[in-house]
Formats: sequence, structure tokens, C-alpha cells
Amino acid sequence: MDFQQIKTILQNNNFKITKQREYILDVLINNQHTLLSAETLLTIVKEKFPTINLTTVYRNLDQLSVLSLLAVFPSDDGITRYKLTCADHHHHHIICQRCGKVEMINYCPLDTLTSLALDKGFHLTKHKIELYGICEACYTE
Amino acid sequence: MDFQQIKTILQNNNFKITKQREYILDVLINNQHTLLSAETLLTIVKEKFPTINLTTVYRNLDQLSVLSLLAVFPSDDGITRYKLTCADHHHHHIICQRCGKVEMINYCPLDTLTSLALDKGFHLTKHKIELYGICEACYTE
DNA sequence: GTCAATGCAAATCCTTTGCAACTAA
DNA sequence: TTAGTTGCAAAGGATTTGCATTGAC
Repeated sequence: MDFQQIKTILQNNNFKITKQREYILDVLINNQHTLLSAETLLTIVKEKFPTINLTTVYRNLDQLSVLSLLAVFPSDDGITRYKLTCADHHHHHIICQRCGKVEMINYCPLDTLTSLALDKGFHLTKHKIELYGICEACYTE
Repeated sequence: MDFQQIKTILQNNNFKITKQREYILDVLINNQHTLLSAETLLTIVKEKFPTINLTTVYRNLDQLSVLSLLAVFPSDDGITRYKLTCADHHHHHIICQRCGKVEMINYCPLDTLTSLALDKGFHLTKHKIELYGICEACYTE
């Protein structure tokens, strides 16, 4: 996902491209390999746009999420983290528990999951496969 | 997991068996097939023990979680839900998005996940496979 | 008797809302 | 011009903490 693609989608949905939104997208685009909390995102955006407000960040995250442009990761620690969704194929993630780095995992036994669900009488609507670990850099630290 | 097993673990860890704790465990044991929020758990316990406090519920959930007796499910809606862990073998869950019913899924390609992680340079520490769907009862409603 | 557990109130933390001022298109 | 957007302050809602009291063992 690059800025042009996202910009187009936003405009097609009656969203305006403000300076704040541009900076927020910029940070998200440059951190597609990391989960960011609203607070962290704010801190980074503030480097370039010091007057931006946390509320604005939350509102933008919310809109991106509604447009399915954002992957949302609620966590045990009570902090929700975000990253842009990848436009390409269906996939899952592995997340470093120390630094938050995220990599794509091209693996999903969807047929198996669907049939497992059906075995229990469930109609599958959604599934989550998340791997957590320690990345090479953190491991050798 | 029945009451005796949990009681033993608690006592081995210097926890006391209070009336409140008994009722909380009772509700958790009788709802092993459902995810409960702290608030919902409180409501149910209150039927039998009207003076119990939300704080007590949270503190008990916390302790159970520390002892790995509790599975914790943070969710997009900001509410964390809980259920007792099953003592038996490793497994995952399918959760009804309408009623919260939970069933066990005896499926986990752990070797595959471990090697996928390793391919990315990650040392796997934890993984999550959660299926979401609509259960039979909700579907035919 | 001792130490953990409880209840209550207040505090905390993340997130959302109301509203007036602003700005992209 | 006119929606959508922002910033600020205040509110909300889930969870946690402080502290005096109670209760299990």
C-alpha cells in the first residue's frame, strides 16, 4: 500500500486529504513492518507536525479501519496496536514480542479451518492466526 | 478443570479459598463453554453473592491468569473476556460472534508454525489460532 | 495471630464525544 | 460554499490502586 493508493480510496469515500492525515499515513506507510499504538504514532507524527492531537490520530485510525485499510491488534496489556493492511493476498503475521516488528506469514489452512468450524456447527466468519516470537535482532542482543 | 483441581493449585500457591472466590470459580466452571467479561461474571456471581464487588472479580481473574488457569481474550470492542483454561491437551477455540459460545478445536499445526517463524528469523514463543463464526443455535434463530 | 482477601472510593489509563473554529475541494 | 476535519476540554468506560476492615487457615 502506498500513499497514492490510500489517497484514492479515501477520496472515493469523501475523505479529505489534510496535512494531519498525510503525516499519519506517512508514518503508517513507513512502519508497515511494525505495530504502532495510537500514542506511539502520535509521538512520531509530532516530530513533523507538533500541534497534532491524539484525538485526530484516533479518528484517523478509526476511519482507516472502517475502510479496511488498517489491521487492528488488541492486546492483553490493554493497548491496541495498528498497522496498515497489505493490499495483496490473504496472510497472517508473526510479531516480535520485544520490539513489535511484524512479518508476513504466507500460510493459511483456510479450508481446514472452515471445515473444522463446520464440524462444530459453526459458520466461519473470521479467523485469526497470530504468531509471536523474538526476532533475530532482539534475540542476539 | 473442576473445583478440586483448581482449589489445590490455589492452595499450593498460598491463596485462600474465600466464599467470593468459590462463587467466582463456580461460575467460571459452569461456563467453560463461554467467554465472560468481568462485568458479566460479576452479574452472575451477584445472583448468589449480592455483595461481591467488581474489584474482587478483577483481582481473582488476575490471579487465575497468573497461575495460567485462565485464558484471556482481549477484543476490538475494548472488553476483555475470559474462560478457564482446559487442563488437557493443547488446543484452540472457535467463538460464536453472536452469543459468545466457545468450542474447542483440536487442531494445531505447531511444527509448521514453528518452522514458518524460523524462516523469518523468529523464535516462536506463543501463537494464537482463533476461529470466529455463528453457531448453529444463533444461525437458525 | 498472621497474612491474604475484600469492599469501597478514588484514581488511572485508553479512548470517545461535544463543540466551535478551520480547511480541503 | 459546504462538508468533512481538527483541537481542546470534558466525558466515558474498563481496569487498577490505596486503605481500612474482614476472614481463612
